[in-house]
Amino acid sequence: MDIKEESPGRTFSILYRLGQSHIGKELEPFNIGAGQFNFLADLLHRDGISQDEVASLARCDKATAARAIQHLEKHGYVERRQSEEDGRVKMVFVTAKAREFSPKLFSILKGWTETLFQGFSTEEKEQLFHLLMRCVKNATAEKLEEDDCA
Amino acid sequence: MDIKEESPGRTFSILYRLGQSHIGKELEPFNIGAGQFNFLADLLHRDGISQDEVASLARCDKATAARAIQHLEKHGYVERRQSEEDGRVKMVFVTAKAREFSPKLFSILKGWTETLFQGFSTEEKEQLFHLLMRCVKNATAEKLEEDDCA
DNA sequence: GAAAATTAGTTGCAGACACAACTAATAAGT
DNA sequence: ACTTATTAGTTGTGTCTGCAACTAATTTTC
Repeated sequence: MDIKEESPGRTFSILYRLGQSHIGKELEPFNIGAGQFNFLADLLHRDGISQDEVASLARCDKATAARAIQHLEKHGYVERRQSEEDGRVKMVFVTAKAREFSPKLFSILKGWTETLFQGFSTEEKEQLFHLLMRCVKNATAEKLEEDDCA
Repeated sequence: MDIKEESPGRTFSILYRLGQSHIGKELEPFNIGAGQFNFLADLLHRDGISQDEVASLARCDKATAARAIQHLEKHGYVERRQSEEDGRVKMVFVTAKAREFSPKLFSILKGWTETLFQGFSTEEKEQLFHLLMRCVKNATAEKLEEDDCA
């Protein structure tokens, strides 16, 4: 593949799809699908946030977040409680089951990261990381702009 | 977002989905969906390849490639011809319509790239690019390994 | 304080995708 | 050569996702 024909968006597509497929297979025995693990990882870091905050963290539609959380709840990884201050809000909490599973989850995620980073120096890993986060920032800003115009 | 909670896979997910949404909207007037533009871009660079080669380039399932190409054919962007040497193979060719549309397509793709790269120096862009391509290489190798074991 | 606007969450729907099972054509093994 | 294995492509199915329309609760406006 000539670099002239490549675009970052194309690589994101490839890397996202291969990652979804790979991680999805590893998590299948635990009733966690490719569309849910990122949400569970987020919630393990930020327990007790609202569904809207989950969607916002994941930069996804609130419907997508709602369904992923519903799935995680169905399989005992999270619980939802109505907020008492605001009757619209549902707070999402991870369960003991989720906490027990946490090491396994992050080890699987780390395994994929290590696959991607094979042959990378520590500096290269950090560089890529920071550049990607700046891309996320740029893309998020663009999306917010678009949504406001609508 | 603390960097400790971030993973490259997570950023790929975000960047892929935001890109699909953004580019998909821009291409809607032209009857090209978010699931097709990468294939068309590939074909504009590599005319006359087989569907399997398309799938291989895109690192996607052959069924996905088949349906995307079918869509592009339906809307006049590509044509398929049975190979004469091998009766199984269908060669995919871009049409005059696709060639005429090509500048518009690449300008839209470039626009998204520029959004992502806002505030990046030339060196940073190239660095990210090369690191991403190495990730693609690593991920592709891993997938081939998995598939061979199966 | 009542009407209007905003916000959190749900549901319906359509597109994008992978995997599996299938057909037809070619290649390999004996 | 004939049987078996591989390969290119198609079709069926289930999951992931975003968008739009909706409900219910809260906030803003007048």
